[in-house]
Amino acid sequence: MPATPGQLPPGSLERIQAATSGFCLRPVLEVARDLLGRLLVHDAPEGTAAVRIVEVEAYTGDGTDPASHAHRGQTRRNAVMFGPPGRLYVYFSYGMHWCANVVCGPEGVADAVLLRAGEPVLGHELLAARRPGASERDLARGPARLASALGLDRAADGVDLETGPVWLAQGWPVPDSEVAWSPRIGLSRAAGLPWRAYVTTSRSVSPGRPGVPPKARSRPASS
DNA sequence: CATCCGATTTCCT
DNA sequence: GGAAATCGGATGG
Repeated sequence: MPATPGQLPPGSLERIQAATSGFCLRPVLEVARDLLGRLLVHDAPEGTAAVRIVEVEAYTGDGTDPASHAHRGQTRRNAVMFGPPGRLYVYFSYGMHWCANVVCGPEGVADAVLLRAGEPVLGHELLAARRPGASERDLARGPARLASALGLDRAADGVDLETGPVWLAQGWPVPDSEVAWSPRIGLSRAAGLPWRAYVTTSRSVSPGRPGVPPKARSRPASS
């Protein structure tokens, strides 16, 4: 896998104008699908690092998704979800982890896509420094690991992906033949909906939580 | 691979 | 006041 800008495919580091290009203003499952293969980049004071997104989960804010943070209305934590699309929603979880979402619904509609795993493609040393002891494969394998490796925390909550220091880049495509859908991970409610999309050929997809049978994988939404 | 448990915010009762 | 949380690291088999 490429490790410097020069080795990345041409144009892959071009910033996506997430909101004004319409990238986010579509059904959340489509946005989730199209985030696979994209790069999440963070221009931090220490340097620039990026991962290629290989696993995501969709959460709808239309009131029908009890697993969404927005399901019980707007709170201080989830306020960014209710704002304009194309922003990063970062929340604190389990007393020690941060997780990042892309807000993709129009203002007032709290659709979001949780970024669950990525492959390091740029700033490897920086990513590794933020995740001491982790193997290359584990640097961003899991939502909190991804956020940690990229240095995303409360300060990144609400960042505008079109203008801010955290942004999406074009990356390179994932063919449909390498995309699978499964139930979302770690949920107690709406646990069956197959709204987790991942790249079947990536070794950096998260293992999921214990007790979640890995069998339900690779079955599409319909049947 | 399975289980265990940390350590804290958020939101509900 | 307390349960649940979009989890991860450590440990033991």
